[in-house]
Amino acid sequence: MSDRDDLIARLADLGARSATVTALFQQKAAASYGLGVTDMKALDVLMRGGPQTAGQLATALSLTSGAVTGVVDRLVKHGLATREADAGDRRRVLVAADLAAIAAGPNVYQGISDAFRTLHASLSTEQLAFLVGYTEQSIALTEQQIDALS
Amino acid sequence: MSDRDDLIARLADLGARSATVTALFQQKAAASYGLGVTDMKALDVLMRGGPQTAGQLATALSLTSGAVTGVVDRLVKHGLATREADAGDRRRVLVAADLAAIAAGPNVYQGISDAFRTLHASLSTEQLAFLVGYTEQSIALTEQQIDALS
DNA sequence: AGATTTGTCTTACATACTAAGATACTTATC
DNA sequence: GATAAGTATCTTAGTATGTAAGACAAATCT
Repeated sequence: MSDRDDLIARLADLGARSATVTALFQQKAAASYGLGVTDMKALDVLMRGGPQTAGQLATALSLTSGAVTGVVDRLVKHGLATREADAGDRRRVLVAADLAAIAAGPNVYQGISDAFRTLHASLSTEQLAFLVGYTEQSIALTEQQIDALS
Repeated sequence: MSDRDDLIARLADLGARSATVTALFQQKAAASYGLGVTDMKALDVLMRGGPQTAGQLATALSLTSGAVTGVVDRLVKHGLATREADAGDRRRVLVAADLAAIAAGPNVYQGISDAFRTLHASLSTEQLAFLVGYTEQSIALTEQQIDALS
């Protein structure tokens, strides 16, 4: 009993520390590109989701359209993304990540990506499957709590 | 093989999503207190570590002394912390969280704390122990990567 | 005692956000 | 097809939060 409770309490504490450390990493990673955290997040959205309009970017980042204009300005200035008019709807602006330029950059995620891959490689398939399920649940749970706060 | 690789790839993706969701939660949680993310983090540091000087707070938050002055100003203004001169060293300012005032607030962490506790209660003791070890490793690993970027 | 160091605050400035509205374009209605 | 309404982005003004540099008070070290 006390054993389990102890583990659960420790896990709660570790979760909070993990969140803090993760935030700090993102900040440092962005800084080594000369960008802010939001800009980095935008780049990530563009790389995952492909070219998108400024409006899509705004909803993905929970920003106003004005803020997105600034984000895209900075990314374009750094040569990490391109902005071009949409042929179909000329009000729209399509923003695309410049994958070649990003690959030529400091590549800050390589190190952490490799480190986690070797950590995961040392785990059993059962443990990996458990982690996937657990992480999915914790994400869903956190999303619910975000909605509860809104 | 492909099975394992698939799990590992999925885990990497989930890790990134988890980081994003966590950051979003922190932002919303801070906002429901009428604070910024940094202020909330400062409050957390004060609750965990007890009363501290402005300088200690600055290093814990990776902020300049000037920024900390602003953080403490805001916390005091909201009645969530107190600032008083250190009797021993009168240059110092001791900042303490006002636990009663915080408890009387919206208590945004209650929900997520409960949710995780029930999730963890459904796990076996072995799974809990594994999670503790894994999280500790991932924190250490992330901290190493932060140093590598500095 | 005098010089240096330390801890906090002040000031000036930079950055990044929101809010509100301007502009340009598209879609719907008559 | 003209007019009205809606949509997507950008602009501008104001606010918040950070850094950098230095002032000031208090402690520490010859």
